[in-house]
Amino acid sequence: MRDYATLLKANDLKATFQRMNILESIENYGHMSIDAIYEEVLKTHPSLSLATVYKNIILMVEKGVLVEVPITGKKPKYELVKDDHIHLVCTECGDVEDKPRMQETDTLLHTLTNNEHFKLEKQQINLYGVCEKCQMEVAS
Amino acid sequence: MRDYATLLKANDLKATFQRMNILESIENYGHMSIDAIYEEVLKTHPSLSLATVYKNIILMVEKGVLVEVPITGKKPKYELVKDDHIHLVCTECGDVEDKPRMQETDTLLHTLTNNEHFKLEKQQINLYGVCEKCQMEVAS
DNA sequence: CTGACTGCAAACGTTTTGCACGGTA
DNA sequence: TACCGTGCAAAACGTTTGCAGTCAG
Repeated sequence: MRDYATLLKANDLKATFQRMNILESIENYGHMSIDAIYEEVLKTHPSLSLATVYKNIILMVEKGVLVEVPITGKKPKYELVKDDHIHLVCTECGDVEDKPRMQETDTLLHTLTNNEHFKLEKQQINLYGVCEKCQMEVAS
Repeated sequence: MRDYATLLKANDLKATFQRMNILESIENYGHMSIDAIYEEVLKTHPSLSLATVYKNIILMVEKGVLVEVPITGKKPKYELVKDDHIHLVCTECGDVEDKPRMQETDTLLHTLTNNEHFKLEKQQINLYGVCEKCQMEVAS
């Protein structure tokens, strides 16, 4: 659990309870859709409006506090900004897990884009499959 | 240009003009959003309904003829199913370019997921940046 | 105290649906 | 001919907006 108030203020955003609760939920779950964030924060803050969640997610993405993680065939999820990593997306339960990025991969991708004269800004590696938990459930 | 009628029939889909035009547009442009497909096919088939485009895209994705390419902050695009490749997504013009996948990357990712007991089904590598064309336009 | 933020409700754009008609096989 | 597919219009849905009231700094 981080100091969300400081994180917000460092990005020119007021530290409201709504925003801190949103950030806390996202950090607890790792990756969340707008709906899931709304449902979760509603538990501790029953007057929360869905519009407020939308406005804040958009704002925090603009300010570089959050990143959108687009997922094939589903609504996007959001995560806190952190070091480059790989997403393991479970096609059964929808959960997303982070894995550290290997230096070799990084180097390969940079080499590729340099040859193409493509000014690389952001890498995104998503691996879709069935997570260990869901594999075991199918087996049982 | 491929034989779209055969491709459709091989996937239990009737070869209508709407579907063949949709596939031809996607192959010509590489990657297209629903709107762009609609606009394009409308030129040669003015009675086309947007609902028909939606129904067919969904159907062809289910049947494995097309794949959805999710893009951060934008509507998804669609492409014909083809060998694994990397997407270079231009953040200026929105264009998506395909690059062949290096065997080393593939091996690395497989090793990673095997160690995690993750049953890998699909890899997706998207690199965001500025394409050569847009870099030159900014310079001029 | 003041501007930024929230919650509400309405507006908006996109996607989906149901149905009668038309076209493929 | 039988069914699948299309086009239309309406419905459903997700997201955005405007505004009056509230709160953090």
